[in-house]
Parts: sequence; C-alpha cells; structure tokens
Amino acid sequence: MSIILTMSELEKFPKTRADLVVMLRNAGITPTHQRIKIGEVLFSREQHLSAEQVLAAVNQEDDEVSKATVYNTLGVFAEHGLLREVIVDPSKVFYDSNVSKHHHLFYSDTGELEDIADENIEVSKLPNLPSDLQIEEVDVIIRVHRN
Amino acid sequence: MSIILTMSELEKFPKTRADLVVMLRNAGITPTHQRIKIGEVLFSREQHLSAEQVLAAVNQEDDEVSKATVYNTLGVFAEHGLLREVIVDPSKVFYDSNVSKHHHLFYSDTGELEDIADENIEVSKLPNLPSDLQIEEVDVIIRVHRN
DNA sequence: TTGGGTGCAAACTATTTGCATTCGA
DNA sequence: TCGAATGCAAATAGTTTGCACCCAA
Repeated sequence: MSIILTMSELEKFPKTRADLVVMLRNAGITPTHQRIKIGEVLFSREQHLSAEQVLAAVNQEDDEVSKATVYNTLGVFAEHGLLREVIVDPSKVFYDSNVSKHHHLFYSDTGELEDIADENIEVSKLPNLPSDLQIEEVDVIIRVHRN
Repeated sequence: MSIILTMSELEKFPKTRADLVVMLRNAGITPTHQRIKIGEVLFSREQHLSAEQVLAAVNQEDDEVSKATVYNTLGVFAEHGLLREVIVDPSKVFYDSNVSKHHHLFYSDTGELEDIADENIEVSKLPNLPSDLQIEEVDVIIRVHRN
C-alpha cells in the first residue's frame, strides 16, 4: 500500500509548448509569454511549489517575469482549475499541479509536502450539514515529523 | 447528529482571573499582565480568533498590549498546548481555544471557522507510513460555501 | 549585580492593488 | 481605434526579530 501516485496521474501534463498553449486556451486563459513560461515550470510534472519557488525557476536564466505576475498567474491558474491551492504551511501557499482528488502529507519540520493517493485515505463519516451548504472540498492533512 | 459541541467541552475554561493564573502557571507560562489580558479574551469560551482579532479585543479600552506581544503570546500559548493553531485561511492563522480532538468546517466565502466534534467525522483508513515518521495530527477540513 | 525572560519598535516577507501598457477585434 | 486584459512597481498586511528593560536570585 504505497503512498506514491501511479504513472497514469502524470499523463495529463502537456508534453510540448503547443500542448501547453492548448491547455491554457481550453481553460479560458490567454496564453501570454509569461503564463507559458510559468506553465512550463508547473506542468512539467506532479509537484508542489510556492510562488517564490516558481519565481526562482522562471527567472533562472534572465529576469523574465515579475513577482506580482507570478502571484497573479498562480491565482488565475487556480481559479481555472489548472492548479490546486494547498493551505498547510502558515507562512505560504503551495500550488499543486495535481488537481485530481487526493490528500496531503506535510512534514512540519522541513516544510515538505507530499501527495497521498485518494484510495489510501477513507473518510467514512461526515456530519450532516445544513442543506444550504455546498461542500467544495474535504481536505485531509496528515502532519508528521521525523524522529 | 448535531455538529455543535457539548457543554462539557466548555468546563475546562477558567472562571476567574485566579483560575487563569493557575492555568498559565500549570502550563509553565509566567503570568504577566499582558498574558493575562490575552488569556481572558481567549479562554472566556470556545472560539477561533486571529491575532488581529485578539489585538483589537485586548486593546478595546486603552492600548495595553502591542501587536508583537499578541503574536508572540499566541505562539507561546500554542507551544504549551493551551491553544491550537488552525491553518485553513491562506491569509491568516486562527487560534482555537478548544484543544480537544476535533475537526473544522471552513466557510470559504466568509472566512468563518466552526468546530466539528470528533465523533462526527471518521477517518477509517490511513496510508502506511515509514516507521521513522511520527504523526502529530490528522486534520480534516470541510470547505463549504453557502448557496 | 546579573542573567534569563519579557515586551515591543522596527524590520521583514508574502501577497495584493492600482494603474500604465499592450493586445485583439 | 478602443475597451478589456495583462504585467508590474509600489503598497499593504501578517508575522518575526533584535534588543532594551525588568525582575528574581
């Protein structure tokens, strides 16, 4: 019973720049130079990055994208369902390029974040909620530290 | 099956200033004027407050406690087990005066936070984790919005 | 007197805002 | 051309840090 996700999870990531442009257009996002650059970093594989990490990766060669644009673009991607915001670290938001249903393992000593496949967690009982409430998401976060 | 906590949960809260002083001493915290003031706000009942809300409540009459001291004191109380930090809102940390095991309902439209009694949520399956990992906490957060 | 503990002004850092610029129709 | 969308410098807000002060031994 591994907590590692299967390879099939990865198959939705764009393989070429053209794929990425299509992905953005399909999500209703105008594919600008900056957004493509940010998308290339994020959608290369299943990962959790903070805005700061995205900024560093995007400007590795030369300064191409400002800090504000990174923040705004991450927000736009998340609103359109391409990224999932993960709120586990009190000091920053993580953006998860895996948007399928799953949960999280958070190492509170190192700040690392890892996915837990949905089938490895089962929430078998939920409270009855007033009918005017819509459930957006049920997040399970296992907070751990190494001995 | 109500999501409201029972009255017995409330019985641990200090009723007088002297009770509060004892509570702080028992936790190994020197009871200073500022800490007592902050404790009176927090431990009056089961609630979730942000640092900003505590600051406002504490300084309602006149300025008695600085912002930094509120932050630091909340950190000290949490470290000593008198408060629980709740990480659900990307913009701020909530401090929960209910430290018994329970989960949370978060209204993402209004930013309100509500407790869910432990018996109303059941996590029946967890992944096998490497034996060098210690579980600190398993948080379940139900994110909802009103229709 | 002295040293750890305490409180807070100032510094820091993550994030948001307002507006000049750009782009597509 | 023109309105909407975009990108970013500057502002903001939440939090942390470093140091002066205080108090018990």
